[in-house]
Amino acid sequence: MASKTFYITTPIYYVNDMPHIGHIYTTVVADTLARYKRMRGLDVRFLTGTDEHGQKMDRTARQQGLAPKELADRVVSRYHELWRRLGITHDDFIRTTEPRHLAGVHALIALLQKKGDIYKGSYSGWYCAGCEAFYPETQLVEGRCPDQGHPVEMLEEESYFFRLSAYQEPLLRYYREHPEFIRPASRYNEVVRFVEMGLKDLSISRVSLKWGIPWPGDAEHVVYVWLDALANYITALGFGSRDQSLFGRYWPASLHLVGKDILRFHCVYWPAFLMSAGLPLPAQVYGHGWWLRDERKMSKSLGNVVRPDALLERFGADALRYFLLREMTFGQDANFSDEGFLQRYNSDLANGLGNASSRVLAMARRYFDGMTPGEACDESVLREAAEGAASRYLEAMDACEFQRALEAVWELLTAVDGYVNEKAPWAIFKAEGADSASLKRILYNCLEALRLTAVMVSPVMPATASRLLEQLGMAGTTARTDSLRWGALHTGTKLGEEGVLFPRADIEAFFAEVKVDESKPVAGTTPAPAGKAETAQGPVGAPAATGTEGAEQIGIEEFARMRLVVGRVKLAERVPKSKKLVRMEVDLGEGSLRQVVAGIGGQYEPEKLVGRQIVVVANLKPAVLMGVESRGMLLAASVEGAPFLLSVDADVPPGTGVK
RNA sequence: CGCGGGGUGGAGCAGUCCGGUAGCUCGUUGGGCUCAUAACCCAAAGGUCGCAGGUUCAAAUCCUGCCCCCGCAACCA
Repeated sequence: MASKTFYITTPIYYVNDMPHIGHIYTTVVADTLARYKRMRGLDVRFLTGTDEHGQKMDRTARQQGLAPKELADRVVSRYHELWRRLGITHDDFIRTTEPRHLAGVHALIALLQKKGDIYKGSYSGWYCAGCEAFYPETQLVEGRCPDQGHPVEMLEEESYFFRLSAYQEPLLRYYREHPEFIRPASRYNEVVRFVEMGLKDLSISRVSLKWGIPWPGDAEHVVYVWLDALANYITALGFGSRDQSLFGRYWPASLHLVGKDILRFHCVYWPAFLMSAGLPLPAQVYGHGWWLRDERKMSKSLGNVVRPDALLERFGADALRYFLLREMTFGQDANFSDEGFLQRYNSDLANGLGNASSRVLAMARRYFDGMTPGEACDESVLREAAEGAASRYLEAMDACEFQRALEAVWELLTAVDGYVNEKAPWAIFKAEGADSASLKRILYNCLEALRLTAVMVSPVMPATASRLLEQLGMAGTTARTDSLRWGALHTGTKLGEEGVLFPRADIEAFFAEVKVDESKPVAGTTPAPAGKAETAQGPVGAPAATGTEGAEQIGIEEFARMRLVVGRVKLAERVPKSKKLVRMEVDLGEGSLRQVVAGIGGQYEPEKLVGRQIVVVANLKPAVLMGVESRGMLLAASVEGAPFLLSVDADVPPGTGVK
């Protein structure tokens, strides 16, 4: 009964946006580990969920004319649907808007208060609503937040603080004593360095927003989103409720799986909260890498976010799960491309696993009348190969090296293919008929190797594994680690129905089809139907679906406040040492020239700009870029970050208004 | 001295922590097989492991310096 437990979590995802490949990746990895640990016989608890509070959520909802909870409900249903399609086996799904979560957060805060780690102070600083974070003056980038370039506002507000500074030494000591706490090792160093640079007390409440968990006993305040969010890992276990059984059984967590961008919250803030509360710390936080698109970070503003609906629809959950785990070295960044997916699909799944099982099963069906051979076979090179593969597989899986684990499995498949070619069972059948003892042995070995393959592959490709087991005449078998022992194939039983596991993909047809699909809008509830996987290859890229429908509407008066005028570039030169800044002097018909700085040096040579007519926002607040003052902004269309200047159809006098 | 990631056959990547024949997938060439999903098997060609020093019997791997690329920030008003 008291078997070892394994509690694994994904981050809770912010429901401001639809799920994308990053969410899918983390969740698929967690699911694979959960399935694997179950296969090893552990008592597994697997948690995922959603983060639904915060200003960004509030704003997005309002823009769409919804209550925040309504928006959350919609997005959450998409998550449920997606996780169902992907075969995610989470035991619980927590939402931060649930009563149980609120109760748990309050209970946690009570412990922090009891410890004396919370005090009331006031916080003033530049607040970025987009990031939901304050930034010190020095970090601001010309009035915008350094993270995403969102606008910031100066806020001074009363706030509850957590004495994070008191935990600097305890945290460092903990890291030293538990080097396995942060993985991979390179991230360990990163976190340690960050903490060594000094920790300041953390503001953990806000009065500036309403959409959140109310501060216990002080209705003016709302709990800071990160404290709110991180607590989910224990509130989902019933922490703070009457029933502590789950909490007692599964806490501390075995593994918090997170993306590298939120490592700090999980390795610094969260353990500090737990220490303060007197609760045990999770065993490990693993910060995995990011999926890049065309070697660049994915972001909504670049319009290159991958939402692999097309791949999922056409090739199924298992193929996608396999690709995600096989393609990325766990912990590192990797590039996502449809071409890469299709290549792996064809070579590993169709030609590899699919074809190998197909050829073996076809022979067994034909030679033995749809039955497995009547007797097991203990001795063969395949047995050695299978046992070697199994032990390497287990070792790699235990170390979260999925890539290596799958490689071991595929080595076994290659061995099967080689074995079949070498033994040429078809020749034996012709010469000796179906009664040949060696023919039976050979096919037994192949089928048994396939059975082991199915077991090993099952945490990653559960549906495929059970189909394969069924074809092998072992329908309904539960994959367990001990079924990795050679010789468990049922002898003399009926093989299952014949069926193609992975039909070969026609790559050209896929791209032709996907291109057609792209013209259709993506069904969704977000305002901007961010384009799905971009495969169009036009010279300037496909015009991204910018989704104007959802944007907030403004009145003409508001537009009229902008003074847009035509100007002529009189002088243009690069700002020294800058990468793409160009300093221009522009004639706006004002008598004197206007100095304008713009980040267009990547696309435009300054010399070619001189004499051009451009459109400028003339009444924009001046800003200093790289030490050079800019007194206006020129207008340009932006395609994946690359600017294309606006100009007028015919020469007009400088200073001509634009409306 | 901003933070981080990376530079390994034509392409994409592993290997680097714990030095010891440089491996995988795709592609190319030649051969084999016909059980299988135009698949599979064998063989070959193709690599100064970014550069330069150092440690060592031995360096892709450890140390030092440098160069280049990418993300974020510095600079996209």
